Amino acid sequence: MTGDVGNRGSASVVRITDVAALAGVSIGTASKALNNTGQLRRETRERVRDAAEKLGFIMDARGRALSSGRSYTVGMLTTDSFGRFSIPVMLGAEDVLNAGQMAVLMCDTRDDPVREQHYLRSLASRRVDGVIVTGRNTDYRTPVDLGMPVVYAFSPSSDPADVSITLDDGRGAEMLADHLISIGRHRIAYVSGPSRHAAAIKRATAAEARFGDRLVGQSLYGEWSERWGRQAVDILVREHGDLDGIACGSDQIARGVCDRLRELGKSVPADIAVTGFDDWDVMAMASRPPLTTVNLRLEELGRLAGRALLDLIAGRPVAREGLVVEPTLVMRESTIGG
Amino acid sequence: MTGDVGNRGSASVVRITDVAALAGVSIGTASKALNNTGQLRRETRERVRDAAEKLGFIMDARGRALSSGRSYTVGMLTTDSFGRFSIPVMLGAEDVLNAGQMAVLMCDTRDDPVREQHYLRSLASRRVDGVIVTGRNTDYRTPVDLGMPVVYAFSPSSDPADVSITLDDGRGAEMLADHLISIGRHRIAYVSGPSRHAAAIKRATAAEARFGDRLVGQSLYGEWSERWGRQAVDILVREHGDLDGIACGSDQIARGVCDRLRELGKSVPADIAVTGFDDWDVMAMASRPPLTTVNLRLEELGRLAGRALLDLIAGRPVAREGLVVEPTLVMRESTIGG
DNA sequence: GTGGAGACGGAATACGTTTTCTGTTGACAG
DNA sequence: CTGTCAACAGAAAACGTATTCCGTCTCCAC
Repeated sequence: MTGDVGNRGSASVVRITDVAALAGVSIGTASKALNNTGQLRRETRERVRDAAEKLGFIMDARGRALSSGRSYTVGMLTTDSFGRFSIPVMLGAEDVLNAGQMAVLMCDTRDDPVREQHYLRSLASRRVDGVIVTGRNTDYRTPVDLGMPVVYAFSPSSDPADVSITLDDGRGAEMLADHLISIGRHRIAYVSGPSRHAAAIKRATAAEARFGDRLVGQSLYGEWSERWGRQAVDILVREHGDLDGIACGSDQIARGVCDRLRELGKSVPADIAVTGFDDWDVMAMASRPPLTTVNLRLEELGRLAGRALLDLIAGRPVAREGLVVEPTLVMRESTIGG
Repeated sequence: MTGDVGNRGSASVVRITDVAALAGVSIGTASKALNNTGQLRRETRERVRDAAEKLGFIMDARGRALSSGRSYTVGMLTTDSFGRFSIPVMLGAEDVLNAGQMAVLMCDTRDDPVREQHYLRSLASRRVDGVIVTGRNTDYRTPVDLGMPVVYAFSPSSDPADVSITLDDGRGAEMLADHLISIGRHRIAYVSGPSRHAAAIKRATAAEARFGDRLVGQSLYGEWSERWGRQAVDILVREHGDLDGIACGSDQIARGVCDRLRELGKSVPADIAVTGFDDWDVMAMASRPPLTTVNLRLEELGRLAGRALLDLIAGRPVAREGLVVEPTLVMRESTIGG
């Protein structure tokens, strides 16, 4: 080793040795002063801090990690290529992790087991303090196996012993159903996403239960698309001419529903009230009329996950259940429009 | 230090010492064997590798970073909260960085200078090997000041001495203009985004130049929204009844344009051909009809940025100019539909 | 003046690698 | 049989910090 390989650039980097020298103390004392540990006179602490400030000292996280056994780094593992759902989750998590001085390593597996394995190895090698796992949907996923704290966000682990933060699809559907009922609708249809998604089924069944005999026909399962929303409307108006409400499994579907209804000369919400799900701005706000929907509060979910992970890392006890985020109802013109 | 603080979990972590012992060599030799460096007999190398394999050895990146002066980590700094444009860029960059054994620290500044400063400090502290900076739009941004390699992607640095990978808005607009002309349109309007965005102006002026006297009236500046697309159509049909083409500054605008044209009974593309910009699937594919548009190849841009950064880190020479990604024309039914 | 208790700061060690430098071995030519 | 050289492997220093003892110093009560 040439001795300055680690110091890129011309100016030599400031080390704690330099700070200690300037402050006239040993490096041990300097370390304590900078980390607020040990027993030091107030005056000494300040002297060291001033020295660090003056020299522009930035602690080398590598040395610290090696010595303290903490890397102050966590991994964020997603199967979702940073998709629509995982991004808010990650932002929320990043928020609180950052406040906890944690850096976040991004690991996008793209649903490829090989890539996932690769990333897990990389995280293990870097001795991260913990990992947040998130994904594309709310189906259970197989747990990752690492000897360190892991929190699952959005996509829960199939092992109940793991810490998983989930959202309450059913509760969201109930809110929307109650809302439709409260505005006096009593001939309501439900247009769902694909039946292979757990979320689609949870939402549909929760809504059905709430609608009771106000439900018209059976829930229609299709796909998460505007096209399917339009198709569903054609089916519904043919079979149930007296509809006055359509609850949809997603905002995308709802937007398609609104478009088709308008084309058929039906007024939303005067003739038929429509609800979405997800509060995806691109759909919910751009729809004509804008959609009454349910906001999943994914950022809050991410924040909860981040806090849980910090607790786990600090060795504080963390609840294994009840970690559920309650969605909120967002009312817009598709149900209460004038 | 208690001696096992660094070893979370019950089972003690395998160190290179253990590998060396099992292979019957010194740790120096083991290191060389595992890193393919130094002069070792083939047989020795394999013996060490087998030992590592058998013990499930995962190299501690902290020690390696400290010793080698390379952290094998880069920062990805975005002002964009992982928005529509920065995500593909980041995915592309992550792709090639990962292939280069680099881990990626995500830093979302949310356009807040304080947060940016915080992140830069964190990255400096972690002694990352380099940084990729990206952002919300293609306007120039003030360079970050670190003593390490930096590559700007999508949002170029205002300092021409920096390495910036950009895209060619003008070229994309020309492609679309040429396409409209090639299918025989000669009364064409241009509906742009807000004039405060550099990209909006570049696209509009490039298209105007190409259209020549085929351009109808002046380019209309508004906002990046479907609503504006619909409004623009109302203006255009009132003032120029004989239009046969509308080029739009974004897919969102184009989708609004298509919607409104359909409502007015105009056929797309039979009566009026429409083009978008960006190839944002949610808009371009969901539009009726699907949009002919320009794909910016943001992932490719990200890959270029990643490669440039790897070159910079390795000390290889990197071009300061000409780092421009050429977009591609995507033809769909809004111009060539049957 | 003596003993003891805190308060404080320093020396030393540990963390897990990489890399340089040096030494050993064996082969081979003269 | 000697000298030279290449191939190989090991010892040791270095990277920058945290933390654990200890030793010293000050202060105070008796």
